[in-house]
Amino acid sequence: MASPIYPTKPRRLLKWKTSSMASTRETRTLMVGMEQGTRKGPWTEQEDLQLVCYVSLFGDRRWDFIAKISGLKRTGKSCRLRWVNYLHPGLKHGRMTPEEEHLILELHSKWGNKWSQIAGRLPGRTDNEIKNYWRTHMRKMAQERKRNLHSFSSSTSSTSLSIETSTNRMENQEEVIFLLTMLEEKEQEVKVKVYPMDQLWNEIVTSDSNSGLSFKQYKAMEYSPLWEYCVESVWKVDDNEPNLIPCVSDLWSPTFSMV
DNA sequence: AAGCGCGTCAACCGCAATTAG
DNA sequence: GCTAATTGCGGTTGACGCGCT
Repeated sequence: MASPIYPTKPRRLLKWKTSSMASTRETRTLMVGMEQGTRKGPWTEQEDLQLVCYVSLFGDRRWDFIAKISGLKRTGKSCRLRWVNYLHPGLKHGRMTPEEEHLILELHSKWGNKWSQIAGRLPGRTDNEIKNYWRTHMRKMAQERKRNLHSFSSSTSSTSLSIETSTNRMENQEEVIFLLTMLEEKEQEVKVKVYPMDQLWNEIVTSDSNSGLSFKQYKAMEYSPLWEYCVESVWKVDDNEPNLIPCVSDLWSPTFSMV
């Protein structure tokens, strides 16, 4: 266990999502399982905070246990996914760097759709992220290639069948070499913006200067004991549902046995 | 301004593998 | 060793933003 104490990033400040999006999406699609009362759909900041706190306490292994004792109406599976793909400290967010893009292509040519294995070679990237990247970007490149081949074939009267066959298969080495070449060309055109965590935090601090938290407080949150942060901002948030979120002291009562 | 299509990405699902009892 | 529960993985879906018409 023992991920460092790490407050959840305010979602509204992340580059690729806006608060309006998150909230409307949530209200639209948030579903509650009829049988066990489990929640589905997008996670709220409140849920994120709760999950971070409980993972900090009990580690990131026993997800079913965490799901139960946290009061989150989520399955263990859902909690794990949220942690692994979004909340885990050290995750990089934002665009892939050219180096990462190269690595993904190379490793995929070697291992195929072994996303978790590939993710293991890209620190800070998740299998889900890589999978999404591959699907979207490679599809795009395949389309470009299709276009290129099509224009070539129309001038040389090649059959469309061979085009379809070649564009539908991404596994062979030639394909990867082609994609790598295209990548290199693209790198010349586009200056890729990378979002390391430090920069994210800086953005959070500067753009959230009206939130009441000073820069010092934000930085302190990175290193301060979990309890101070949780007790202040998490545990007593929902007055309407006092049973949903247990008191911190409850965690140490005999009801909950330590792992 | 409105509608449409596409790209992105978070989250779900089903199945396989692993672990606990 | 067996069974049930849990975790991990890969495929897929669907909501939303954005650019184009």
